[in-house]
Amino acid sequence: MRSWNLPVLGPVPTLVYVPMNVRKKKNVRAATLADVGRAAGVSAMAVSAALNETRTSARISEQTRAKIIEAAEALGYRPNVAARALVKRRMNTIGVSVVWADEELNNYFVEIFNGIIEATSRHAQNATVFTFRSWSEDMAKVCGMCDGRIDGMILVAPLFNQELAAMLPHHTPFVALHANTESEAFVNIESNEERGAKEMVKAMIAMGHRRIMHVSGPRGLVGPERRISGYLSALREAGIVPDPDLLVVTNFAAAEGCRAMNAWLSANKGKPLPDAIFCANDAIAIGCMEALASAGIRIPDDVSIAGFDDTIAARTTVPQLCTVRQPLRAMGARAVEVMMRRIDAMRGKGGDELVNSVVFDTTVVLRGSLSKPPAEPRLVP
Amino acid sequence: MRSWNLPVLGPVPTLVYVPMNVRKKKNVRAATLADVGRAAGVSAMAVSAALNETRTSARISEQTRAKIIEAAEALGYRPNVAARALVKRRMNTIGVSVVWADEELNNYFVEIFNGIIEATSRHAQNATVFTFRSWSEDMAKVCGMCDGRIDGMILVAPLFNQELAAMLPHHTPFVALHANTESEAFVNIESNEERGAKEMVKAMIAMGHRRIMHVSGPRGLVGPERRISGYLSALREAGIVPDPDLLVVTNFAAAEGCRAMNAWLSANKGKPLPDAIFCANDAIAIGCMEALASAGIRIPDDVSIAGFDDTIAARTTVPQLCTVRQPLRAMGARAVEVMMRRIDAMRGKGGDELVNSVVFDTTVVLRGSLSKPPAEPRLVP
DNA sequence: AGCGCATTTGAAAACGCTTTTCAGCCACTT
DNA sequence: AAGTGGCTGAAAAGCGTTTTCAAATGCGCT
Repeated sequence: MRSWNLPVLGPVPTLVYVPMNVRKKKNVRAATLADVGRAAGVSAMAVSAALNETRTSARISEQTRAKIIEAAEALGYRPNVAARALVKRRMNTIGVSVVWADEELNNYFVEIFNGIIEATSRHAQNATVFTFRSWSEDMAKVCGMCDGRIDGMILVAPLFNQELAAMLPHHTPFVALHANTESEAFVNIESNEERGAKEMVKAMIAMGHRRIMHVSGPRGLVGPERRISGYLSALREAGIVPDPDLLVVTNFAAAEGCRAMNAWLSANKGKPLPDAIFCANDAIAIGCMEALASAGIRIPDDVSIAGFDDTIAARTTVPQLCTVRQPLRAMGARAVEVMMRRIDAMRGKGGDELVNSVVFDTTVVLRGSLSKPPAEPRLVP
Repeated sequence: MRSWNLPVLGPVPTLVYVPMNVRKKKNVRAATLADVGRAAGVSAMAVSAALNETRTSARISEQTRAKIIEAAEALGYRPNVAARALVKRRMNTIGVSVVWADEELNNYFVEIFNGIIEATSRHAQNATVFTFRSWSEDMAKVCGMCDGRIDGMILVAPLFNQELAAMLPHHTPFVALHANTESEAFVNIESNEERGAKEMVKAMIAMGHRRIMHVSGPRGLVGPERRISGYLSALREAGIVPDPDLLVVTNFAAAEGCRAMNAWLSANKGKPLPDAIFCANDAIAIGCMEALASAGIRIPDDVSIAGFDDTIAARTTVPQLCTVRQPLRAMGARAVEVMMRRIDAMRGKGGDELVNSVVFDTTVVLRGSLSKPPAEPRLVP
């Protein structure tokens, strides 16, 4: 064993820079076009033309342009986005609205967000995320942020009623991703959830599972209902009579899933466990896994389990969570593409083949949490 | 077993609303103050005064105000944020910059973000997230987005060199959270990482571990160096000579951690495993757990492991990951508070007791992945 | 009737930028 | 020498708000 060369601490880059409290000077103002113009001995408009390479009418000689650019850099000039937006009527920014109430949504949203920023950076646009506690409470907030700040808004899993939808400003395009309401107020990007759920349950049945539990999200929302529908449809085709005791309703959160599963376990002591559990999303499934683990039930030896969404979290559980993959990333990217078309159309630039709805396909992802059922169903401890 | 009342599908709320393609009308423009004024038979300024309840000079009679409000609602008037910002020099928005390159950062960032939005909503501010691929490449983007769009910028885990820091606009306040460079260019919010690392390693030693491995993040960054420093300090105090073979360097991502651990395992076949592994963050630890599991090494029976950060992911592993908790949420919230003070100060409103740095405390969170070392160290298979 | 005062309202001037229009200049043609 | 046309850059007109200031109105008072 070599001896250690102490200290091993590597060099840490250090900056010497004008400290914050020194530049606390009050009323420091950013340089404007006029400032740059004054410094370069030209007018403000010449600066604008030079910096924007506007090819329309007024052209600036290379010599003047160089002078202007030098002055601009010396002054640290940066265009004021608000002023530019005011006159151009275009912010080059699209807003993303999402409810950030339960932390479990995060993984789902983060995946979508990845797609959104991929697409926005391709279009040289910015994405701005707006979060609030609930759609109903903060609807005014959504609307108040539209004008002059963003060119369009992507709503992630919005939940509206008639009254709220009427509040949407008419002059801003909206695109909804996984809308929880069947509305024509906005373009809808969705995935074939019913089919995904059906395929998953069919896969379970093909493996030999018969008593399949479904832990659903809140009833009445489009997503959960479609998943229930697919679940039932698969059972029906296999000639399995659905057992109402095996339909559990909870919310889209790990803590909720854990609670629901614990409640079910204590209400069914001594009865046989289901062969497999199909959860309405990954978060619920992870919560259930926690509850099962603390009850000493092994996955997948005693019971198989599957989720829905294929979030990152599904890959970090042990065993890894079998799930239904929605191409969230692609969906987020597509939302942006559709949005760009809408914006162009609204500005009178685009063609007229506008998309009103896009449906993505879902796929079953087999992972360790799903395997053959045990020979003898285990009883609830 | 009761029979199931089919169909179980619940009602899904439906909206009938003017479809997007109908309101595709080109050049629809939002109503302006002047429009409202025309409708109400008053001037635009009267509308502004009425709607803003400006108590300064011009007061509007209740009668006129009622008339104006009615007209504004009829026209669906909403103030144009850009125009308002232009004149008020205040966007009521703070930007949050984060590098969104590796997905592993997500859990870390999401936790901070929760704190940020908590604080911004308390201050009636908006938070806008800007993402980019790397600090060096997209620095211009950070800067270009400051002027007139946000009042201040929070940098999450920024990595700068001298040249890049010089690009920061002087008239916008910056607050850095976990800056990776020791700079005075911005206010620093950090946590006591060295102490956290030291306490964790001390906890391991107290449990009887002697051969403790550290899987570090990239050398040269402030965070990893501080964790190494704490690690070494704990070893030294316990009289343990650090073994250079037990210091592994990798990147902050699960995939990287997995790869690094696999590499170490295959390079050390037949030699004894360490008693415990202290990883520089949770993502690395999760990657290591994967590598160990696939090598048939059991946690914590064969080897104990711990992470750093206490992200959500640390709670969903089996066994749950022992980790060093940083109060990320509180840190995010504090960043906003500090920012608000800076903005007020810059506008000439605030007092002068400005904070330049805040250090939060870290705590060790004991969980299932850390227990006593095995009687006989296991050999690398 | 005339005056001062308080209360409402309107006019105009920013805010920083873009865009359109137009004048000046020079070289080149007729 | 006068006309033509291409370059270059200045002037001015907004974009939708807020803010400042002055004008208008109504009132009570002398």
